[in-house]
Amino acid sequence: MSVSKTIKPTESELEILQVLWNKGLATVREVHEVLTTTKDIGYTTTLKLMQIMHEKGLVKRDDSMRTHVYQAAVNKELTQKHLLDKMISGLFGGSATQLVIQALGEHKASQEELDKIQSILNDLKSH
Amino acid sequence: MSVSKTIKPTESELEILQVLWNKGLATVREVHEVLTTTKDIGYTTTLKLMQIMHEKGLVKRDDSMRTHVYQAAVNKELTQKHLLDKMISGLFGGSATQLVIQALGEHKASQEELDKIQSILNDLKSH
DNA sequence: TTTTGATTACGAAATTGGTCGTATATTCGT
DNA sequence: ACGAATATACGACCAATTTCGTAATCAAAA
Repeated sequence: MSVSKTIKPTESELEILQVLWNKGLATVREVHEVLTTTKDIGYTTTLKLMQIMHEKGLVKRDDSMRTHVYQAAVNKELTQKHLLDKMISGLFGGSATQLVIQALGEHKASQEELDKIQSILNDLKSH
Repeated sequence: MSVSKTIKPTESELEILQVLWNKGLATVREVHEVLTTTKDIGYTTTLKLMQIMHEKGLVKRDDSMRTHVYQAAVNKELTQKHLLDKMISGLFGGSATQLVIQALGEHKASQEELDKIQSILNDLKSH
């Protein structure tokens, strides 16, 4: 993937992507059901949003049936990376380490998780 | 600590906050000088942004002089924490570790930085 | 078959963020 | 004192995002 397009979902689009990453496949109504547990919006708003996301290539859909079935078209990890990059440059002065320190400081991690991080750290050190 | 307020600076506002966190005190022109090293915008744009930030309470200013002097009104670490929390819960399924792993994997860290992370890790481990 | 409910399509209003032009006021150099 | 440079205030515009109303279409139930 040489010149991958800049993945830049908006706030609302991210909410929808999260639902799709979770469910794999979902109709507009299913996504809408989930969204309305947190916010108060109309059905056609969700629909329109997903249609726009389809135009942008953020989601794929099967429209062979009357009720279309959607799925995410962008990779979850890659999207995470992009937003992480943005946050690091915008909030942490470009230092990923600074972010890591904050994250480790503010949130509890289990022993297993710490081990996992240690292992990654060892990998990085051995270069 | 009245943490209840939602700190949600926009992209441009974050850039300005970065400068202010760095300098402590700064005039519009000083901030603008820094901004124009990265982007190409007019002076009044920077001015307007900072005026809006003042209305929002994101910055404080001393306007006793003709040339107003600004400073950040929101705490850097707290702002980082808020946005980090949001990202962790929204994008990483609530797992700070998952975010740390991504961050460590995708960004290069110097030996010193790795040592620093190691030290934090040791602290966390020693329970 | 007719009606009722669900779904998509479309357009347009409302909102927000970012941009700048212009007016006005103040300071400074000469 | 005068003109140039610099500062703030303010309004307006544009593009992107979010919102919803309404119409057209289809399916299933009565």
